Amino acid sequence: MSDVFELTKSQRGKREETKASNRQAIIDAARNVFADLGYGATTVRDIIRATELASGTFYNYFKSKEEVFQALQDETALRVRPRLRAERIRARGFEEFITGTFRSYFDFVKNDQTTFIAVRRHREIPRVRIDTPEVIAGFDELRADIETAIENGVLPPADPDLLMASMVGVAFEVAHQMLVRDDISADDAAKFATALFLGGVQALPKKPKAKKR
Amino acid sequence: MSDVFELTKSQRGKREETKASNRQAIIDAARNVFADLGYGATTVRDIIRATELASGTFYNYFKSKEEVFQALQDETALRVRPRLRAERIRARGFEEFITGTFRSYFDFVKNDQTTFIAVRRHREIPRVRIDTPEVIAGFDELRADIETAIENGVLPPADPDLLMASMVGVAFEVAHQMLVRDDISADDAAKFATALFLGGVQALPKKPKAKKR
DNA sequence: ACCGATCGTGACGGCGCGTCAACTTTGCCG
DNA sequence: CGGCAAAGTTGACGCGCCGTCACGATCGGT
Repeated sequence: MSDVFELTKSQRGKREETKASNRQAIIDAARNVFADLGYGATTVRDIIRATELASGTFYNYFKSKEEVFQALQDETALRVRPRLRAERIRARGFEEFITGTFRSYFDFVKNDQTTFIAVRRHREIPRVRIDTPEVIAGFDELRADIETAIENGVLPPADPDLLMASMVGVAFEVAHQMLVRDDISADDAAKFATALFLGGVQALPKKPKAKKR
Repeated sequence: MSDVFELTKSQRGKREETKASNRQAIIDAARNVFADLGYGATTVRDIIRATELASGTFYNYFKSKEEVFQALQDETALRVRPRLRAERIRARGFEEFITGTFRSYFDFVKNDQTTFIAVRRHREIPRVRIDTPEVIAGFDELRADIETAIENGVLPPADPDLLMASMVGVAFEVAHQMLVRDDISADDAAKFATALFLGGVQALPKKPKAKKR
């Protein structure tokens, strides 16, 4: 009896209602501006100007551009996560585990605006701008070598850009793990990445050191 | 006879000398500041303050923080490139091609300050900050599923963090290629990434569409 | 020794950031 | 209803960074 009036929080007065609406207005404005200008180039004022609120109000809801972006990601993660999870649970072996995960993720990238923004942001810093002459030359060399290898039949006739992208992606992420953890040597990292490309998941080496649980 | 006095440009007077020295001073200062504060957090003024030059002078050499960073990368690329290239040329098959490339790259990450800065910068935006509750939860789920699979013998006893990092790296980079090029469908991307993880390079699918020249 | 060209200097206008004191709206209770 | 405290909104403000530019110093050639 005592909780008869326990309504959903979101509907208990004009106060809460306005707060929810303002918050959503900021998030929606941010999504558009990010999609338009890219993450790096947008300023907090850009987002504010895309709403009808005063500058001070923004800071009642978020502390920074980064925080709005995180709210965006959270919103989307709630939709993406169950989908990815479902694929993994449905999987009867690791083939389906991996297939399902990649397939549903790439679907999201194609169709969801926020996921698109996240990917673009991930790359807008590293690639769009780092492409300085010598670095470009390095990538060009690698690409040329890959194409030669394909022509000679040493590599299968895969898409060279996708192969390069994969190598770069693995190199950066594994390198980052190496920097974050102190129990991974350059040798461990190299062995891991090499095994993945030569034989796939089945060929991966055992975890180097025992780790406390 | 006319070109007897063609000395190396770098030694033809105090003017050039000062210019080269200023430029190098800025680059060196920037490397230290980047390593100290991280790329995102350093301002142009931070770099200037780490030199003995006036603020205006900086802009006689570089247009922005990004441009100094590129100069840093260029400097390093000149050292890294030949090493990586040598590994690929020495290779007699694609196994050595891939092994040599990864090995020498990870060596650089471990030992070279600028390469370290580049990796840190690559990740400081996406991971350090995106880790918002829902996104973390998603990664945690994936990690837990991977560990379960390993315990059940479905996956080999590899390092789960490195495996996750690889999947994330490939997913992001391939997704980016998909967004940049219009001839890669979500299906192509999924097939490529899946094949890589299941069977390594040898299992990669043929390039989907014919490409000019 | 002189002069033109080149480069260093730091003050300045512009702008985005985050804050805060004043003001408005809402919820509540007599 | 009316009045009041709490909660929320507003925009002007101080701060620091950015990139520029007019001025002065320095260098190289004659």
